[in-house]
Amino acid sequence: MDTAARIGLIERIPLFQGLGMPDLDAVARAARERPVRKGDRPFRQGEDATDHYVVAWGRIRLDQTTPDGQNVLLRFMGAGDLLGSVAVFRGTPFPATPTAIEDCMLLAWSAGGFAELMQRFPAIATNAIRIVGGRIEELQARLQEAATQRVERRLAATLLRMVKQSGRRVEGGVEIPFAVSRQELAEMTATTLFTVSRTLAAWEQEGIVSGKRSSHLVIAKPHRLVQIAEQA
Amino acid sequence: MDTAARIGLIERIPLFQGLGMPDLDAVARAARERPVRKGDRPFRQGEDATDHYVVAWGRIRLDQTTPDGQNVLLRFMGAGDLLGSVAVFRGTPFPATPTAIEDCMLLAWSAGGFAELMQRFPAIATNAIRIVGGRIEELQARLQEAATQRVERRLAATLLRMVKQSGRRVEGGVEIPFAVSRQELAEMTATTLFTVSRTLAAWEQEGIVSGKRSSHLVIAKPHRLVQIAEQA
DNA sequence: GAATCGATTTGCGCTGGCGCAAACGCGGCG
DNA sequence: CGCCGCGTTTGCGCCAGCGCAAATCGATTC
Repeated sequence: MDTAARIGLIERIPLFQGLGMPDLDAVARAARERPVRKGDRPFRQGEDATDHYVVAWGRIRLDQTTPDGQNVLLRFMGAGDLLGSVAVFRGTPFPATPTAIEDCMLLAWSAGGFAELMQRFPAIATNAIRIVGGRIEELQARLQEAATQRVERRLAATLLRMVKQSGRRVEGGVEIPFAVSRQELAEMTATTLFTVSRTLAAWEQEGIVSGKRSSHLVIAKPHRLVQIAEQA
Repeated sequence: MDTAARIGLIERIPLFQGLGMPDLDAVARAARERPVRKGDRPFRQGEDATDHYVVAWGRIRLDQTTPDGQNVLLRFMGAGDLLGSVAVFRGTPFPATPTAIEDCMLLAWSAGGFAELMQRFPAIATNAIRIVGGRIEELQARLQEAATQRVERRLAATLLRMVKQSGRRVEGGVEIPFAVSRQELAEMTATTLFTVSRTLAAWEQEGIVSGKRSSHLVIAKPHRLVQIAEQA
């Protein structure tokens, strides 16, 4: 990937919004490329956080594992998403493990190099806060759901969130453009794969969603999901 | 409160860590004072976020309410804590409502004024990211707990978190230096006040905690709580 | 100190959804 | 084509913890 290509990627990344051309060039030159094969993990929960990453292309899932082996799927990430920065800023170990679910390209900046860039281009800092703030709101929403709502509503909310973040219009509805297993949905919804399976089966009956097995989920009636997610 | 007094407060606030004396002075001059009576709410969930706040002294609880009236107690805040900034940066409405549980003093900066300060003193931006990052990690931990652990462990974790954030050594253990009702603990732990009551009763039997009614909770055996919180 | 009011405790019944086991596809591979 | 393996579905039993009601308890007020 040459610098021009990098700039093409970087200028669309929210973190670098508002930077002018020469600035983007500087950012691009400071970046390191880090390809990640499907299934690989660029780093692991608990390791020292030395680099900031941004997903250039491909998809990644982000998991947090409890000491006793339980797993929480924090989020799926795609092009433009920020990875690991919070830990770098705080000087704490990575709190979660990213796994590539497709072949990916990450851009990486060393802690020091990135600090320099932020120094030069303050917009990066405010962008970072905005992005991180978005995560907070999402986490608060999920915590609220997990705390106060039953599984059906939570699952609806989870699907809607995925649609909002990565959904793609297709004939017959909106598609989640990558394979998601029941187990993964369970880990995102704070429930078990059994319950997810049962709930989705019921929704398929009603024609709300479709797409069996490892194919991509299609939400045929998003409005019904919204209804379920919001029902008192 | 004169400028000198403000500086005294401000220099101990994590958000302004690393600023020199003249910088602190500028920050202090830009601040507005906003006293809040016990029980009052400086703003409400859903309102437009126009100002950044920092708690100068006093304690505040931060709640998020669902459309259907359910409540999640996000956190207690004390001197030095940042309030509302995430929403200001993102240009979104406040996602939660703060309520003073003691008489409080807040310092406020308008969005514009604060942006200017950040421009002049980039350390503020990195501090903000660090702070907000800390919230993320706490929220992720709580989400994980709510998703994977049963009530007893969650409650133990909640108490330990409160101890870490505000605990005070006293004879016979560590004290949480403000009144917390069972209802509030329930809202922090994603359960009901009934279950909290039962669990705490059992712990009092074992001498792990003490302090009935509206008196302050004292954790006599924090190590036992840690044990419960970590038990597989 | 009697009355009041809110917080807490406790008993009891009930159920959402978890856990396990077994059956069941679907896709891949030899 | 038939076998294998994994993700999924489904049936069934069970219990943690919720919901409600009633009894208590403490603190506060007058």
